[in-house]
Amino acid sequence: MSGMAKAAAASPARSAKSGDGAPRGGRRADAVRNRQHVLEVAQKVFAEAGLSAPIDEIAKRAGVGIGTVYRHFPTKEALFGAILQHHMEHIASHAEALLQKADAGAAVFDLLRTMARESHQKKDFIHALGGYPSGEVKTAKKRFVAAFEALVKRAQRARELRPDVTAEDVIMLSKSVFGSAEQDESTRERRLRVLFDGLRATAGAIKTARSRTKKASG
Amino acid sequence: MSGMAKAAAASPARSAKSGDGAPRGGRRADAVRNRQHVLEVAQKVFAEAGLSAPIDEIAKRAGVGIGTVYRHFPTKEALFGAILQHHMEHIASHAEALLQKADAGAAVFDLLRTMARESHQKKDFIHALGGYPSGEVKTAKKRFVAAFEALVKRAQRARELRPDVTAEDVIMLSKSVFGSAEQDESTRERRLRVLFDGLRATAGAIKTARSRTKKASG
DNA sequence: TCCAAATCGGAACCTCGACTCCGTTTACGA
DNA sequence: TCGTAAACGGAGTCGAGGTTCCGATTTGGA
Repeated sequence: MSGMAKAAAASPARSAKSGDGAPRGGRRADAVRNRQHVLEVAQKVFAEAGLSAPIDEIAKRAGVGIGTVYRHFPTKEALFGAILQHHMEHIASHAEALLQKADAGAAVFDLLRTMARESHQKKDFIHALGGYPSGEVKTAKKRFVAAFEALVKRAQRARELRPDVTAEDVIMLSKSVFGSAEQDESTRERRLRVLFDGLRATAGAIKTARSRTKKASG
Repeated sequence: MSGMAKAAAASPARSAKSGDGAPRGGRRADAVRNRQHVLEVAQKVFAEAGLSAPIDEIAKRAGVGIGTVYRHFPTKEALFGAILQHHMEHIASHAEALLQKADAGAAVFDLLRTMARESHQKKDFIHALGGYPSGEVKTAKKRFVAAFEALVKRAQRARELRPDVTAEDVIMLSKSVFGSAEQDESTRERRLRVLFDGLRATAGAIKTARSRTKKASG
């Protein structure tokens, strides 16, 4: 684990003409191209078949040999981790941007809706949100968690999100709307609506709803 | 698949002295005992380690040879299926019983709460609710689905459950509170509360909540 | 153009876990 | 007590998929 990161920065390089910001030492042009291509194909394959997709499949669809995949990513986990990290950073940035948005409640719900839409059909990525304490991914995850918690706290201060839930509760509860491949737009929206209504419920709204079914509960 | 069922009814039996209702042909006493024991241990092992638990592990913990496990259950899937079927029938009965309960809303929520409590730490069983179109399990599943849908419809007629959700929505949304191993009593309750509030939300309650964050959505 | 280092490709290797086979042991009716 | 069919145990088979290795190929500077 974390080996992938090493691979991206290793090799003393012939002339160390790094230049910009992209992670490429004195790598040969074809190697850089291949790495990127493998990453893209792997992303697609994992999204469709989940983490259990065989490496051979990825190599074949990327038009390279298995060896090439392994030279760029020491283990399957590293490859998956690189992709996961990418997703995580993407969503973390999104979350951070939403912190600028004025409407605190809408910000949280927008983020959840986006995640639901994007994670749709990205098998296992959501499940991987838990676990994965490895290097790069860990860092990206921390960034996301920090931003998300800020969003949640802010929405709670604004009284647009019930005060008795934690950021983790929100993520966990949303998971059910994330995965689940074959769910169309309307189904997803319907479920998000239920979830949001539950998350929005304020003391008043709750009491109102409760009184309607008082004798209930247990 | 469905092979397990066959195994339970196979072998012409020496004297066919079935008698009561238990599925045992003219089986030898030790065989009956072993089958039951394997089933119990397997249940425990699968609950802890999920479907990926190796058969060897089950055999070892049951104190029998691998061959014994396979004689009773032709495939791993059949073994898992037998257990799943058992769970499914159990919960189906529970659901059916709740149909007698006067309070329609409480009935649904009680069932969900029970499922959340019981499925706690039973890895993969919930996930297996989807899929699994094989024989015996299929039948048990249908029974559960029928009862559950009746419960949902009834609660909606009683206006204790929002009218715009399907039975599947309810199950899917609940899944997030089901799995997730290390969640203590209070965490589970908290999440159920959010979920129930969302499911309970009536047109009025929803509108009320919405107006509070109108400019939101997107 | 030429050459060495960097890459590549993919056969071969290994591990793991489901499932099979068969010699040995056990239950139980005669 | 005996004999035999039923059960048992677990070594061995088989396939899948991750990872390694190394000869062939390609890139890029001299």
